[in-house]
Amino acid sequence: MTEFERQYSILTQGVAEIAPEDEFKERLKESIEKTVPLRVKQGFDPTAPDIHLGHSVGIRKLKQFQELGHQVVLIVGDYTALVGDPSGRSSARPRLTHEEILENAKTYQDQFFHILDKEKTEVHYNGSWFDKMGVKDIIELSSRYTVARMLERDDFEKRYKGGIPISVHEFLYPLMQGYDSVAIKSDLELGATEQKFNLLVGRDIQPDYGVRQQVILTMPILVGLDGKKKMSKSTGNYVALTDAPSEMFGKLMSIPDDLIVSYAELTSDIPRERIAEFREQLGNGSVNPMELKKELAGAITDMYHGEGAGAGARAEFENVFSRGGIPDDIEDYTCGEKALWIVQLLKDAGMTKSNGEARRMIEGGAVSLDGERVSDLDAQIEVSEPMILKVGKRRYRRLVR
RNA sequence: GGUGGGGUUCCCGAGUGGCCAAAGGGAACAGACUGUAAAUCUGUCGUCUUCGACUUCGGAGGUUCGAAUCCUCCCCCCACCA
Repeated sequence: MTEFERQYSILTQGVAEIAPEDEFKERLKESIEKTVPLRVKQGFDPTAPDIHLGHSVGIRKLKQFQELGHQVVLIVGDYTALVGDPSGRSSARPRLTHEEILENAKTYQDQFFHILDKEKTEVHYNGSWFDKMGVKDIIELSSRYTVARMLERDDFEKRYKGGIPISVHEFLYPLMQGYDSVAIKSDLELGATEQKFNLLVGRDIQPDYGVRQQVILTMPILVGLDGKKKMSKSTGNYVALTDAPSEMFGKLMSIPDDLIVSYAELTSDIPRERIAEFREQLGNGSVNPMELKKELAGAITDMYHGEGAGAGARAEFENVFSRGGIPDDIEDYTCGEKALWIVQLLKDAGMTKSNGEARRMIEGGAVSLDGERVSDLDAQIEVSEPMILKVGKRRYRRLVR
């Protein structure tokens, strides 16, 4: 196998689309022959403080490029975040202030390097060039694209036809992202499939600025925990890379069965052969999907929390949910000497948002104290020995005096 | 700029003077069943000192015994015309 073949087979694995494919082959060959690494770009807008498993799909692909000696260039989109990517959205994104964005950007960097090698990664804030652009430059940039072409993008088209507002500044987003490719002279840009339009704009405008065109590579979108929408912070269906082991494991256990394979492929290091077995066993029903899910959840937890973390989280999971035990790391709540009204206690301990919710939980039979259901709304709780207060399936608190 | 139509509780969407904390659906949460899956059934779904009180229907005022519903001004959105 030639070096080209080796790299090509690794790099194209799990990819949704490469466009144009031939050009990618050429550029890769060229890079190997001349021993000039490809400049591989991906941008991230710091619109929320956490990076999650959805982001990790692209980052893991970048990691492969990095391991093969190519140059990874990360763009932290502090300016593009100011606009808000309209991709895949049915309404304009709420705009953040630049301060909020910079705050998020800080935490982003550390999280990138959970996966990538910091020493070998180039990081740029796109503010470093957009900050210097004047109105003249913006006019110049925006003259590179027509409104008709912008409206080709299906999310814009849908919004336009559906009478849902599109702000003019949203048209700037693809152009800005494209300009990033000009600024860092990328050979290849990576993004999720919904980014295709934006990536192509970059490819389109590079020659206008005398830069060689980039090839684009898209990765499948990771579906969130709900099994329906794409994983994102705003829908709450995500696993953050910084989630505690038990949390991470637990969240992964709640994914629908038909997501097991795609999670394994896109977010874990489980070998291809093993994933093929997953697929087969799920197909013929020879194994309880739960077992595979545990393996998957364990593997991912290990990746972010170190070898063995997955096994620990699994043991706890089995203890708590399969055997109805009690988790190890319950938060204490100090009640003091006096008897406390159960409703107030639930709220004060942070287990319910309001007294009303606390009442409803009790009425619905969701509250138990040391395993005994509490059904009396007026119950007074006096803590002498530590007791375990539980609401629903996963809210626990240890009451101490 | 002109004309017309709109802004309702997390989302969609009823409601045009009292019976409205506001129909219906979705989401969410809880209970049963389970594999913390899916599906299903049931309940809850503004706050509080809960058989009562208070705050909510774009914003500010006003009419009225009483307004989400009527009037005035303002803000925002949409369509058509220019």
